[in-house]
Amino acid sequence: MPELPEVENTRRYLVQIGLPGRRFTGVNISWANTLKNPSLRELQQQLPGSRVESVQRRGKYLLMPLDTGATFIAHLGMAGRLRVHPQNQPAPPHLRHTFPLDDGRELRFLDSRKFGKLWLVADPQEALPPLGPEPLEPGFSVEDLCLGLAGHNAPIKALLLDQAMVAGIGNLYADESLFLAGIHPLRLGWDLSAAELARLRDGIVAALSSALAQYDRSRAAEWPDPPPALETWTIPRAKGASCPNCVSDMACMTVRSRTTWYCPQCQPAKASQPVSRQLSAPTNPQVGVR
DNA sequence: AGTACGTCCTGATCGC
DNA sequence: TGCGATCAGGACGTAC
Repeated sequence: MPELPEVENTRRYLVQIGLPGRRFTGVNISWANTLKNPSLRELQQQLPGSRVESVQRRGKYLLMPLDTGATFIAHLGMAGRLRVHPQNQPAPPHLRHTFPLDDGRELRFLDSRKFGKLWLVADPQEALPPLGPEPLEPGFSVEDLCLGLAGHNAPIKALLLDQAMVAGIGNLYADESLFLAGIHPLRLGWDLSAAELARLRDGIVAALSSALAQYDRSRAAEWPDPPPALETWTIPRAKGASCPNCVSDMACMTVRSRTTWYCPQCQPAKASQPVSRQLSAPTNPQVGVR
């Protein structure tokens, strides 16, 4: 599922393959629900003839500013992929939309789950929802985290999935970040100590940057598609798997209807609890431990 | 206002 | 073995 590292990997691919500088010559949309902002007719009128200036990223959104002043925006949803291939190359499975370019190639939007979205907007600031700080920007600080979490009574796992808290974190990297920080997913946002917030900031940065580095190293293979064996996360997400840190069994539960993997030993339910009580199951009735 | 939950989708996996 | 049921998950609308 595309989260920040996957979207950034796609951005680097699109830049590398030379999308900036190319001009769109057409619009072929086969699934209208993907279009969020303009109607299909408006998109067909406005996109052809415009040139891509650059490919940028904000959170999980890819932004392509055009020479017309408008911005073409893509969100990959759950399974979306953007690729550039020759127009005469056979269509792969799940190809939803194509945008022919002026050099004989075309920008392809593949999306098996149909959760991806496209926008063409005059002002991206108005089109995008509220987004928190960029965790891989050098300025991402503990203070940024505190500002977002202050006063929130929800589980930290749920808060990390809120794009207004930190931009770009999804279900997998939320689990990774909490594991690296040694924080239980059900700890409440306001209840985290300064030391825990500092560990969480470091965990977020480490999880995202480590994954991105793995994508960079995989460029020689099937870039931008990672090799089948590439796993960009640290914790095993499987029944019976053991924690890579302490070798006790990983646990799985549902938080906000999202599968959540954690180590009960390394991520104690209460920060000050003695080790002997750390293995007790959460008592929240909304949560069922498998 | 803040939090919780259903909905959209389809490929993969589960269970009878 | 085969087929129907269930699950997964980001963002958003609605409900509490």
